[in-house]
Amino acid sequence: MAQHGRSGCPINLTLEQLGDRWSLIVIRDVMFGNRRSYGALLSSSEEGIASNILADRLKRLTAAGLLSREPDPAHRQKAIYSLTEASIELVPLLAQMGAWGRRHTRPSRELSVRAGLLEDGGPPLWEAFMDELRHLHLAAPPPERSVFVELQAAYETAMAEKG
Amino acid sequence: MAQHGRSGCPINLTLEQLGDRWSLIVIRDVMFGNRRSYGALLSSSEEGIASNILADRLKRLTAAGLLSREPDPAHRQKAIYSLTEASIELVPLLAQMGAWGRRHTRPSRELSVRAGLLEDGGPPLWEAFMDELRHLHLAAPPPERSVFVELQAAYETAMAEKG
DNA sequence: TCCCTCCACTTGCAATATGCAAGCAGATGG
DNA sequence: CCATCTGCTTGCATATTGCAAGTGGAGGGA
Repeated sequence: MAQHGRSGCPINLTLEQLGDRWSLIVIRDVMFGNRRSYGALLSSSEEGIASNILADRLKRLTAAGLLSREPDPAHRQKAIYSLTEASIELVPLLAQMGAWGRRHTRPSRELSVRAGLLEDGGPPLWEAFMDELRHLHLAAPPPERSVFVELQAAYETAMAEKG
Repeated sequence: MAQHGRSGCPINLTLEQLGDRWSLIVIRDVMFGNRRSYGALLSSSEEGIASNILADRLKRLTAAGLLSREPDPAHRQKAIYSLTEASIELVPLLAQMGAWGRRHTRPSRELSVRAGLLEDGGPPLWEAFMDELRHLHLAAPPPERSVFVELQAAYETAMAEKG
């Protein structure tokens, strides 16, 4: 039964965890940008997240089990954030968000290249990407195919074409 | 190019339109509950949306092209809200949200039955459902199969079993 | 050891969004 | 003609967001 929220509907419960303007942006940057620390997330933020909002979201997402946090051995005051299985399984959701946004908003061409690849690749590509994320974030064995590199290369090509 | 928002990323642009706690709840109720008027949305709201928030979201979603609004011929002061092609194409996104919520939150059993059917049916079922929504909301020809009735029947069976 | 810089994160405060309760005006129906 | 209903607004308290500045501990060079 639903414990504390507004209702026990799974769509509602997902919205209660992720339905704000920043949570999924943070997860997107960890996932697709491989930004793993507070500083990396703050300074390279395309959308310009405020520092207090970022700190708050890192706490909330960690508490909710969507990120894990461990100290950086090289830098005592730094922490490394990783995706968890729960957030890795957001890949299909983010892919659908990208696909919808590509069709029904006016995205910039460079930034929609990755979304296009993810959409065209469909569930098999998503699975391969999720396996790779399990390797990068959960110490699973490395996958044969690096979707991450493919996505990044496509993005950089598009950026170069743009000039 | 991105016009006014935070960035041209399609995921971000989707979040700017739908990334709040209520917009997708309203769309969900119109879509799966076939609630087409202000009153129906307000009174049967599982989550108890406040009347001012509902009024605001109906305006914003209509302005954004995710709902259309036309006067009810039978009831002069009443309006009928319909999905648009853009919001009908949110079906895969909502299906993924339901699927994720089913796995990673604690939904009530009755309310997750529909999400389970949608997940199991996959893209072919989503397409059939979207065709049906086009019939119900956009005056497209009726489909052969009524996914709507199947989902509703499953939900009601689950409710009856619950007692 | 001293000091300077860097960096993860806080704090203060104004602006905006949310939630609740009550209100209102036009329509409906007897 | 009047009571009621209904779609929607208003007022106001509280929560969330956004911006700018600050803090405090580590790192690192002299």
